[in-house]
Amino acid sequence: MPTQISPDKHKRIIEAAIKVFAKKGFFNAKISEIAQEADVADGTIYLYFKSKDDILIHLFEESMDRLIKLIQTELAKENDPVSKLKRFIQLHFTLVEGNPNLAEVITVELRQSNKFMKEYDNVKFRDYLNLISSVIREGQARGVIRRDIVPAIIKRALFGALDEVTLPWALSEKKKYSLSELAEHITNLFISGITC
Amino acid sequence: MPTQISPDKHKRIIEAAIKVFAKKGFFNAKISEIAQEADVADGTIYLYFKSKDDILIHLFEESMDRLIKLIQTELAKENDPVSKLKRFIQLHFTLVEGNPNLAEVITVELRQSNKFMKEYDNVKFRDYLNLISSVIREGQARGVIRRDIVPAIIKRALFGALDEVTLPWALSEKKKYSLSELAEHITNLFISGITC
Amino acid sequence: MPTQISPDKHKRIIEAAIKVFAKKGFFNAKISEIAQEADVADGTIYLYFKSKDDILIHLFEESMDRLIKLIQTELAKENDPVSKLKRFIQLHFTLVEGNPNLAEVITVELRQSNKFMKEYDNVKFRDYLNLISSVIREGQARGVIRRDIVPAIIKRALFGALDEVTLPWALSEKKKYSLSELAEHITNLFISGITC
Amino acid sequence: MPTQISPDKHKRIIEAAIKVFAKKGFFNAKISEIAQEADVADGTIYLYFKSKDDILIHLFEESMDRLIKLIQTELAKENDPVSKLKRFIQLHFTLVEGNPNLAEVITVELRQSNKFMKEYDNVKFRDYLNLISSVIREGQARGVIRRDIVPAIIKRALFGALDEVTLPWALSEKKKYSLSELAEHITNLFISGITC
DNA sequence: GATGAATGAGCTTTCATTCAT
DNA sequence: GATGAATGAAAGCTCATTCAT
Repeated sequence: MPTQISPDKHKRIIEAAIKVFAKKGFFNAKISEIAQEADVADGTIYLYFKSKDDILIHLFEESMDRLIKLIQTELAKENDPVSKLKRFIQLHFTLVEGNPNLAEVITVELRQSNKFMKEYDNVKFRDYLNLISSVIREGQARGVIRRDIVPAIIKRALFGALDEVTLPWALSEKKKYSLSELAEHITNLFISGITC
Repeated sequence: MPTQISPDKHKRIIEAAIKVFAKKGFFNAKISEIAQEADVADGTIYLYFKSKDDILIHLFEESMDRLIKLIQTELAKENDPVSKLKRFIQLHFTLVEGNPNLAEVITVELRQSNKFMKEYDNVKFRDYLNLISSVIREGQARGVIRRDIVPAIIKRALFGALDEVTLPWALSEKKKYSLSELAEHITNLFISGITC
Repeated sequence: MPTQISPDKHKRIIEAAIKVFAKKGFFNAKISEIAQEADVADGTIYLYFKSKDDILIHLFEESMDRLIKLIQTELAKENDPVSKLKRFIQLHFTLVEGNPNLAEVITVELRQSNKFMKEYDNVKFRDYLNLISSVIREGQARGVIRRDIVPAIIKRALFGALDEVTLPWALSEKKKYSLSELAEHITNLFISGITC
Repeated sequence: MPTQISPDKHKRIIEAAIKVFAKKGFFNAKISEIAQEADVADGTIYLYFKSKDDILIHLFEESMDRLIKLIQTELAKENDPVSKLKRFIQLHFTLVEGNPNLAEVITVELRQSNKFMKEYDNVKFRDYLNLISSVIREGQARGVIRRDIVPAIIKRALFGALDEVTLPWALSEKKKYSLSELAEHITNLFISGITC
């Protein structure tokens, strides 16, 4: 029933939730706040989502789906695996920069709570990480990335580095610097690390 | 008020909290569960800590203090900045491996909640990160680490990589592999990245 | 407002309500369930009934009206007051047997809730009981029923006996025995009690 | 844990619940009303009872236990089965008269709700009814009660009669007549019915 | 110091009812 | 007349915190 009823309200609720979760954190966020932010009645939320948890899951899955598709499209434009990796890092920062609240929710809220890291099998996040390992494997096949690198480890290491570098930026009220500036820095480090 | 009363109970409560927070997550953990695990009455907890939040802060600060001191001692034994970095990575994994519950709490729970990343100025964590930047700066001064590396960025990148690589291990019920195995891998990547 | 609109829908809603109230109980029944069962929209119900309470009242009044008329017609065929009483008991069981859901609603749901036994003056139910007292009074006038019997008490005693004997049958999922079998038994008891 | 904590509060809550359930009905009764009536905090109720349902079950079971024991003691003083039956009827009315709220709750509220007549196996109520059938069986063995009477049916018939006669009295605000007056009347009816 | 029974504010969720279409 | 999406009041229950013993 959900999305059919009114795609608009579904979207408004998700967007309100991103804002409120980013500001208060999932557990401190109140349904009534989300409702107010989305300009709907409290009860309306339950026409679109089963529960508060469900909002978080949907917001995560839908956002990740979009991001993954966007990145896939962009990476397809690059030929060289190393260029793909550079592009990936660049895109990650650009996306975080363009959606700071979403970035904060995904980074901060989703990590918490056994609900989402233990019980909830986080397929979308694995897909995101696998964008990295695919490129690395491709690079290894072509001989441009060191063979002794284990993609399954390095995908997490890279994501962790990006994520942690991103965190203080996402949490700061006033963004003092642009994330994109950091991209080259991290890129250099990683490319050197895995190629030389 | 705190430690003077009974160092024993203070410690028992912190340790119980680590266990319970790791298992249930901070927000789903109940004071009464911690009390039971620590074998004290619910009210007793409030003789040692101001609030539930306060337990998390103390558990974090005390743990980090111990870890930082331990690492400082160990790093002092190394002369070469690059060896220090290798040792740091090694130690980080060893510590996580030896305290999986604590690692999970610090990694997962502390990141969440504006309570602890926005309002609470996380000095200890900065100190931990600065262990890394100090070594890097030392390396740059001695000319063994590239000058174009910005320590303030790289400290987060390295920590993020270690943390994220650590996460699936900390969350898995059965530890299928040893974290130490990963140390060399990450070390190679980083040392190459920042030296070559 | 009511019946004029569409006798069909009015009836379908009442019948759906009987089914749902019997299954879930008045308070646990949802308007949306009744609507679904009646194959109308939720809002449509409010074109035919003022409120959820109103449905129960109407279902009761209309059903009782029908039952009372039916019984009156049947009793008119008997001459002897004692035969009338026998016939009444027989009919009561037959009616319950033929409308188990309705019987359950009337027996179980209507008794509850001050709404219906205190504020709501239950004329129809009194009419039903008075079918009994009329016959008894007639019997007393003709000298076939003991004069020391107080009809106003005995009408309730008889109804209570019938109702309570009926209850386990109405509540059982699988009807293991036929109610009619019980009719003779209760009849014997009562007739002896009030005549000898 | 329940009763041990404070028998006093357990009792106060039960008594408050009897009052509030009688006045508003189970479903319309609010926990906060019961709490107020019992002069405890809302949360305190949950130290003594698992849920609102649990209060009703306990109030029923504890009350019935007391009533059953009391009646058993009294019946033991009578020798003749017929006298026992007379005494039972008398006692039933006396008990209802002495506890009108409790009577109303048991009579009105407990009958409702699948919770309590379908899922909840009402052992205590069966025990109460079996007080009647035991006496009848005893009377049949001694030859003072008709052999063709089926105790399992008559126990319900008698209870139903008592219950229904009782209902208008229990529901009336001002008690215009004494229930005890009715005892003899019903007794006569039944004794004649089952003996002659 | 220690206890744990008591408190009561607070929040998610439900659902009868409404009303724009 | 009919619809069903939207509403928002209402209430059961939880649990951090307190305080009399």
